[in-house]
Amino acid sequence: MKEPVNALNFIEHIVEEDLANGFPKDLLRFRFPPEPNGYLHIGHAASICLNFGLGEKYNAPVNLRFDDTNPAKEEQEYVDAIKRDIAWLGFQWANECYSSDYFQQLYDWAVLLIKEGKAYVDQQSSEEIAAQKGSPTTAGTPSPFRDRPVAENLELFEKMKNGEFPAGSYLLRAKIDMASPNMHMRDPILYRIVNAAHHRTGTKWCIYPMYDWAHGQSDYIEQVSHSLCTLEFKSHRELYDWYLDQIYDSSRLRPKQREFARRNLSYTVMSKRKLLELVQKKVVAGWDDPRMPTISGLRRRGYTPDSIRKFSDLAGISKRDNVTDVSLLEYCIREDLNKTATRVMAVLNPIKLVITNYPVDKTEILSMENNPEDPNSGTHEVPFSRELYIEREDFKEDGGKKFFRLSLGNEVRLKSAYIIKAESVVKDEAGNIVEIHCSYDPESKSGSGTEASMRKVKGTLHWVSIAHAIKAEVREYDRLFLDEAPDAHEDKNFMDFINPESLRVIKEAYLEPYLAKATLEDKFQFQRLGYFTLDTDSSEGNLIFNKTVGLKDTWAKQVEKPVQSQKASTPNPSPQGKRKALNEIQQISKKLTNFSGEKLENAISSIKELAGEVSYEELEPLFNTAAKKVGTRIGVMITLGVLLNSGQEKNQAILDYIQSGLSDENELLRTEAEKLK
RNA sequence: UGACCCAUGGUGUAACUGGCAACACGUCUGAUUUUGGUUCAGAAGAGUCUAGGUUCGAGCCCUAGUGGGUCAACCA
Repeated sequence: MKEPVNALNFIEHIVEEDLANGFPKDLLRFRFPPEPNGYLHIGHAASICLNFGLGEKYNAPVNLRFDDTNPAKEEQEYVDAIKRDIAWLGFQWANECYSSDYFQQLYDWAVLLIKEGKAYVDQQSSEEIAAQKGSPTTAGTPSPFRDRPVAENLELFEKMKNGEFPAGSYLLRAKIDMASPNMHMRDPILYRIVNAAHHRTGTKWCIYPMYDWAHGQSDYIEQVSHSLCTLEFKSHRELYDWYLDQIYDSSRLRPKQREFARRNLSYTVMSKRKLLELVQKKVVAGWDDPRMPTISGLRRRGYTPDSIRKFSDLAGISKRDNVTDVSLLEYCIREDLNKTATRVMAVLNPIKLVITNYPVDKTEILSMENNPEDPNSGTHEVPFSRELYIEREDFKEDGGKKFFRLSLGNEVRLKSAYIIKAESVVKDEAGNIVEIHCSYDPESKSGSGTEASMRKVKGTLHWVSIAHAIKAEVREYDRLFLDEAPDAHEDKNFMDFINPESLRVIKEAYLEPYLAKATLEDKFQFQRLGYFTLDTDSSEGNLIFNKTVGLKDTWAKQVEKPVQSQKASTPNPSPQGKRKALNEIQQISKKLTNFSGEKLENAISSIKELAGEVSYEELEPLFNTAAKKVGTRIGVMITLGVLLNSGQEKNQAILDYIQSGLSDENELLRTEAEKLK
């Protein structure tokens, strides 16, 4: 077997290459640079894990830098939340930095730029400036103030800083190239006037640097070696480098920006703006609503730091657009919790079960394993008595052969207790079952070692003793959106896809009494149901549990199957939605030479079906298909046959193609060509 | 219409200097199981967007095309 030595992502390849080219390892330095204008989400986790992961891998420092250059949007609350989330994920930053720490330096550099004639003060409206920018295909036109004398620029900029102008009246712009194909190079704005209190610098400044002017310079000040950001900043890189060129001192390290694709998750949205909208429109209860893809939401839902780090690890880093399936995230949390969560019993949808041959006032204290995956986890006590609750779905009068649960006349085990047999049911006037009457086998007590206790029964049910159960609220969550990529539709707003049933509240669930002393830190597995954790809304005597994620449920799949197979019978619509028929034909054709018998016939008939949607103009270029791609040539031949049948005239190109097929060494191709002669 | 980026099983990522396309999730079997969970054993699923070229040999290099994305806030 090959060793999986070099499973590096492309960023790591870049670092390795730099190292190989002589970049000193101890100069490696990274940073995670959030703007404190919202909460961190699972997409940020990718960036956090990338940067801090690199730090761990190369033993390099990683700064946490707040990109706080826009006081209108930023708040201390977000700073605190971001720090909490990163720390919770288990990462330690080397320095806590703020772009606002560099305001003076940035200002001094800007003055330098003005003195060198590379920046000027503009005083046009934003509309005028936007109009002059031109478009990606047409060059911009220079501002009438572009050639303002240096002394005047200096004076105006000074006045801007001193608060002598109203917001929006003056700007400092870099003088670069109004004709650049890169829009960001068309005299970008360095400074604007903002009259808002900054969460750190208060009202000391009234001019604030733009992102581009602040970011690269901050990287430079902190001597960040690799400045990693998401792909939408790719076109900013030219400007990043241009700004650096203006102030770069060759004795110091020069940072470089590289870009990776942001991580998307299916059935949710991943932009602060959209998440904020969900919060503001009260679709969710807040940034930390357990349905939110925020770090704080996931934490409240019961996700662990390990599970999120593992997810980031498995999902990887690349430059491709992606929508990672939530099932990968769910796998990560199940895997973690399976090893650590305490097993308990809870009944969410109760039905009463009476053990008719069990003494009326007897209570037994049974012992239950805390976690079968961990032999050192110990046990806890569970009270057992004559009247219990079990899940309503765990009983059917006549369950049928594949139903392993309780049904009349059949035996099941009550987890950690006895084997019981259902004898009869009590129904109300409407015919609903209200009670199940059972008998139990006193010899079958779990762990007693008796022959009866070793008996194999098909099913095991969880239960709670009615007299001892405690009540709690349980909140179950479903995906927030009904569409896999709710914000990927041009014609529809992501809000149109909101799942109206994303929250299901069970006001009265019954839990075993052990849960009375649950804390926010505890993680439980409600046996056979899923993983649950206490919600922060809980209070003394008012327990509220969140369902983190269900257990895998192959039985549920069985039950759904009839419905699913109907769906599956519609001929697999292509994932992209609008793949052309000819492309599909090409895809199928490739495999033609590997097929035989029924498979081959199926392939040919689906080609014929698709061929109806193909025009001759589309098909003709494929007549040139290389000789070695026999499958494609056969597919083209078949498609051509369909076209000829539906009235296509034989022209010279077609005759030539048929002729070439007739003399091919592939038999199938010859046969198909023969038919068209 | 311009510039730039991207394209590998259903999904997400690997594949070193060009050399048998790999891993994980998901799906499906079977075994084990006092959780229809876990665990274990196995299977299916990709000629790497298309066409051409270079080469003994291309997922990788070159050309052209197709498809998708990004870029024109006094946001970051």
